Amino acid sequence: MSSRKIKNMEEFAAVSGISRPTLSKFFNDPTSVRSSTRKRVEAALDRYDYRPNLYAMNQNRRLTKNIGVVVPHLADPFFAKIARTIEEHILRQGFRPVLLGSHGSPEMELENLENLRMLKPAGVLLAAFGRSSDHAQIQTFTEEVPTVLFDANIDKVGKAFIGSNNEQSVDLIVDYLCRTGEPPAFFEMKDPMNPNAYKRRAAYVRAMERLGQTPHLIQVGGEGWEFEEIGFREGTRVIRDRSLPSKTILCSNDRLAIGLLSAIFEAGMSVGIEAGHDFRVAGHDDHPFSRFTCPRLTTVSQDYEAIAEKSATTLLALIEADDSLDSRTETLFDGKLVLRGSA
Amino acid sequence: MSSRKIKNMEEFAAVSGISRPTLSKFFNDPTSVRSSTRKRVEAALDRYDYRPNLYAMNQNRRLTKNIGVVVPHLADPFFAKIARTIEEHILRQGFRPVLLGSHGSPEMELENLENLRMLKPAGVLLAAFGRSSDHAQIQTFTEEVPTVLFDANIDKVGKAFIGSNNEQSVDLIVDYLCRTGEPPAFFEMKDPMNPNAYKRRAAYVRAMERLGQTPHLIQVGGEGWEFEEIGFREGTRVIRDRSLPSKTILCSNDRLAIGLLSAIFEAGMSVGIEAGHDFRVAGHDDHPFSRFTCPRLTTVSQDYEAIAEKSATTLLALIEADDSLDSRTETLFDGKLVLRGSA
DNA sequence: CGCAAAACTAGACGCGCGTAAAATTCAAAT
DNA sequence: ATTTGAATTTTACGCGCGTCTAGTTTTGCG
Repeated sequence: MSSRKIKNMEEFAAVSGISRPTLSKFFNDPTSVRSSTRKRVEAALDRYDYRPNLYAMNQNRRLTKNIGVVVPHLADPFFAKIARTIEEHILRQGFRPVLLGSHGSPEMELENLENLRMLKPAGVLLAAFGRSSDHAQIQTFTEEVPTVLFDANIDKVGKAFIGSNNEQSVDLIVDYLCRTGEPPAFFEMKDPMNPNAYKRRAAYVRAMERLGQTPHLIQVGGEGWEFEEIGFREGTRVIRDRSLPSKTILCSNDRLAIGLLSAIFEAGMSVGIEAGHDFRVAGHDDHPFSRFTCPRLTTVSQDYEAIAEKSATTLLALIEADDSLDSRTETLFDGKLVLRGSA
Repeated sequence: MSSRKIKNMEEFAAVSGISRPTLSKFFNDPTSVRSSTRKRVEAALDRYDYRPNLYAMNQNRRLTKNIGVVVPHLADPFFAKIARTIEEHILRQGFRPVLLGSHGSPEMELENLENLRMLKPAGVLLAAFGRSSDHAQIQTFTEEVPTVLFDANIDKVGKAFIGSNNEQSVDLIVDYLCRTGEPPAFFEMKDPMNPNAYKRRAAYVRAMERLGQTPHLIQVGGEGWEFEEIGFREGTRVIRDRSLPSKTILCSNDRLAIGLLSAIFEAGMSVGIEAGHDFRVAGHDDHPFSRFTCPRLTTVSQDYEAIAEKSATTLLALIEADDSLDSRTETLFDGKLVLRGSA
């Protein structure tokens, strides 16, 4: 394809017969030039091997085509998947996603935002830690660069929030569990980092009360993001102590449930919806691995495709509208029951 | 900390009383200036709010401080973990890691390399697909930018390879399985993307023959990176067909094993090392999730900490040595037996 | 104390591209 | 054919920093 190396835009202008300012416009946004000249540029582009210098391009531009995507933990397949879907949408719109994971550390979250600032991004999609995040710092950041929050909401921060409707989804699963057997106890971390956990706790309590049942919270200790480990360790403990208030256990998220399932199995007990089992266990999120637990995990899905798409389109619209949105919007997607063998 | 916003290096030179060329040197490499002036710069740095413009810095530099890290699939916790460890090492050496996942697509792998080229990275750490990668393209890439391969080797490509010693690790687990019960059959994909899979297959056959046993390969169909799904689906099939040549099954990797465990459970059969179980199942890699399967998965660990560290240090040494390594090195780390309940 | 080497300063140029202003060309519509 | 507004070209400057040269200061060391 390339007959010759072109070293800069000047030279490419010479060989393509198109003026440099026009080329500059083209590379900034191909639709901003007349379609006939666009054709000419593209024709020249596959005759000659030229790509504009990324650094020189971005130096004088107020905003780049970079879009930061910050998630709390890339090693969590849930975030990896949602990040991937977001990336696709961003790429399709001609922007460059920059993926940053905070490895479970709120300090690194701030570092990531700090580093992003140097990249002069057109916008940022942020799944914050929420509770343990430094709200003030994030607030100031979102005032300087257009930011859309997803997954974890922080009150009034950012131009929009996209997440899942915990109220609805917890209702759904509590309702199902109550309808089909003993009402569930709620297995969760005592001090979760994630605001969704608080929403779910509250939703569980309300749902139980609405159904005339007494809510039981099993609040276990543990720090960090090793949820499976916490579920396993604390699950082992509560089983040993026989302190479980119900044979039906709803976990605050699937990763805790995966650990709990393992703990129950190791304790020589069994999980399943059918009679004769010791426990029923349900989760929340439809985590990629929940399809392969033993038994397979009954859960309620988060519509992460929808969340990812809506997050991306919202941010891109925000950028398009030149950051001048009148009001902060919150979009919540409903979950769906995913019935498998565990409950 | 910041009493005033500084807009460029010129201005910072004025207020700090240090000449701009010296500042330039400092920001390029703080150890390249006299320690007394380094102190002065740092003192000024926390009196004034200044950070050099990333784009202007990199524009004229032949090589930047960026280091690309390319992995086949970020949603795989194994790669997420190893990438994270690599990132830490790179950051500690004052470089900027740029993490790119190829989402299971060799085409995106090439795109990622192409995009990396624009970033003028000082070096690249590449876990390639291997078999389905475009070897020629990757070859030319590695000739232009210092590249260290890890996890998946491609013959003679790159300046070094760091991975795990499949020969040794498979020996270890085959030996263990033969010693403690019925010799294992080998459960794997017919056409794996990953070169390690071929190494492990060959190692299994050799190990069995060395022990005077007949090797049995269970080669299942399936495309892509949804290994758990393939393990589950094909596992269900071979159980239904009663075509398993042994009650002991060694899986080519943990993710297949996770799917297989789920399939066996769903078929109403049981897995465990003790007498009375239908199967013994073992895996390979010590995948983060293998500690939480039911029963917990016996496997052989990859020393990913060591692989990550060695990969990073090798690349940094290569960069230091100005890309002038005499010979391509291959470093293999031994695996360790991880005995759990499944075999 | 003297001296050479090392580190610094001052000044200047270049990098590749964004972008503004004015002049020119083009495309579609009267 | 004429008009008209949009697209393009020409020209020119600016961005922030890398880096070169020449001259000056500091440092280490005998």
